[in-house]
Amino acid sequence: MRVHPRAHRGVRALTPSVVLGRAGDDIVAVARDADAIAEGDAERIARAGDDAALARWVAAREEADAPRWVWSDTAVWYPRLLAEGVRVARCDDLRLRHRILHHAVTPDASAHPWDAAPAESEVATQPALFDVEPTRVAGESMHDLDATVDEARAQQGLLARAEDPSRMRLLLAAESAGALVAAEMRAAGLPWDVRRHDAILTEALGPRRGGGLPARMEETAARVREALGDPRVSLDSPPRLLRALRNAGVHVDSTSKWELAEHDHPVVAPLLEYKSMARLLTANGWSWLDEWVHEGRFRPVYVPGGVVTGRWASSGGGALQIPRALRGAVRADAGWRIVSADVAQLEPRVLAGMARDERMARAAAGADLYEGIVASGAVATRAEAKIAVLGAMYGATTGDAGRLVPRLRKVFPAAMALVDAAARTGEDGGVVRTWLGRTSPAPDPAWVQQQARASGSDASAADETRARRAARDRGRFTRNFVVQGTAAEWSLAWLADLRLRLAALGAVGADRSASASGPVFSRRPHLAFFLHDEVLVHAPADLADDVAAAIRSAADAAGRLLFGTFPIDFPLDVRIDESAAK
DNA sequence: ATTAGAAGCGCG
DNA sequence: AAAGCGCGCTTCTAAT
Repeated sequence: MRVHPRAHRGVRALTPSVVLGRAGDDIVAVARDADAIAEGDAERIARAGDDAALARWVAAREEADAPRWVWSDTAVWYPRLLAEGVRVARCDDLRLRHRILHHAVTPDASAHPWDAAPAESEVATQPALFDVEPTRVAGESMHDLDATVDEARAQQGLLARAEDPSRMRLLLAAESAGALVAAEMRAAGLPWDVRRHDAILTEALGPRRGGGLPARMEETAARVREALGDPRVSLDSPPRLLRALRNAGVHVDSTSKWELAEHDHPVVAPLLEYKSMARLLTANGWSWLDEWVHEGRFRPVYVPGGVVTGRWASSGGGALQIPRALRGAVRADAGWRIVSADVAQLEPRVLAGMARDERMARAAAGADLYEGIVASGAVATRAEAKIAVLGAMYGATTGDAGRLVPRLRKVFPAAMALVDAAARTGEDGGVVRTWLGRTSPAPDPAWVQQQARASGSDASAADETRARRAARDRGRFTRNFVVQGTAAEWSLAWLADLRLRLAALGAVGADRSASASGPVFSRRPHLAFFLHDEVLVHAPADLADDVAAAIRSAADAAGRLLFGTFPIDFPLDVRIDESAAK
């Protein structure tokens, strides 16, 4: 038994559950203990649509015994509570749990109503959902109490059939906690300084002008056209730009920046500059600012579990792709601080933990795993170590990485055996699992058919080549899946633990209800941003040190939760500042 | 006229 | 250098 047992021992037995659901025009609740779901005693809470009444009832119950709230979809239920100033400690998000459980226990399962796409519903269908008027929108019945109770019961059965139910329980709890965090972060928002963003844009692109491009960008475009000897060519159309480049004697096969950078021609420098400006303007320019930042807050839609590996995705606002240059626009409110933290080399550390690779864990025992690998003698430089490690986890076969990975195989055989085995399983059409049991998707039927055709007696050489390439592609995916997915689990555990620690720090100071962070978070430290291996917490200045300590404690707890006493460090770079700029 | 896909680039 | 994984978004282009 490798999973540290303390994390959940006793908790579920002691924490009561309350199932929320809709019944006709009402929102109703039914109590549920750990092993049985009470029937026939549903309590009416509020008319559907009466969020204030719903929130009052939930708040009272939360105050009384802080039950685990069991509901269909956090993205549908929780924003309404947060808007009314009510936060909950724990929930079971049945939609997210369903996806994990079904794929884990019956990987080939066909579509099921609970496999519904993640709730864009938060914005799109939510008003309809709790309207008093009955709606006939497909899939909404999943929010009914009956359906919710049925699903909760079915999930108990699936959980019992999981390969390792205790680990699976941890994963499900972490996934649900992540859903709470996502809703809370959207409610609170990321403090964003519009004037600073504007200054960054003006600095990079030149002053904004009424009709056309910003001034400096226009000048740069003119220099590009000058160097191309083509005064009218569109720089934003790759095919036309490619033709112009070739006419000017730059023999490239694409207009991508890495290919351009290989050529020594007067057009290269201004063109690369133009591309970077164009990117900034179109992706995060003034119109992005107008659309996504209101009252000093950036509120992206996070999509927990949106990536097959368990990473979060985002929808709208490009939350997960904010360029580094703009991080200076993340700005704490007056009297507050941004506490930022990121994990150094999370994925290889997680790999060392999964594989119980003690030599790799030793190499990871400083702040910099790559230097540790150099010290192990596997490679000569830090740069080589990085290339080798990334190559090992991504399945590189050529170039420097292809050359360096075999050296890692000699020095860290256990870690390499784990990813190599995952790759073989994928190539053979199998599914792989993360440390806590998230299962990779089964190969799609076309892939299976392609492999079968290639091994038939009438297969052509081309069939075989194509099939082999597809098999290797899938092997690289499953190789990376176990590592990326387990890293996502570590991060979820970190977030979940941190969230509760921050709540325990409590509200501070005078009433700051004027804050744009909303009724729940205007007076207390709160998670404001999360990106795979990095968090930003917005905290009152006098709590910033406590928050930094909480972030570190939560990382330690996450490491123990996944890997128990195995000696693998997860060192953090923690900063307390008025902005998130590095 | 709308839409699906590719190119390109930002993030981890 | 951009090789090897996972994403989202904008723009342009080709297909419907």
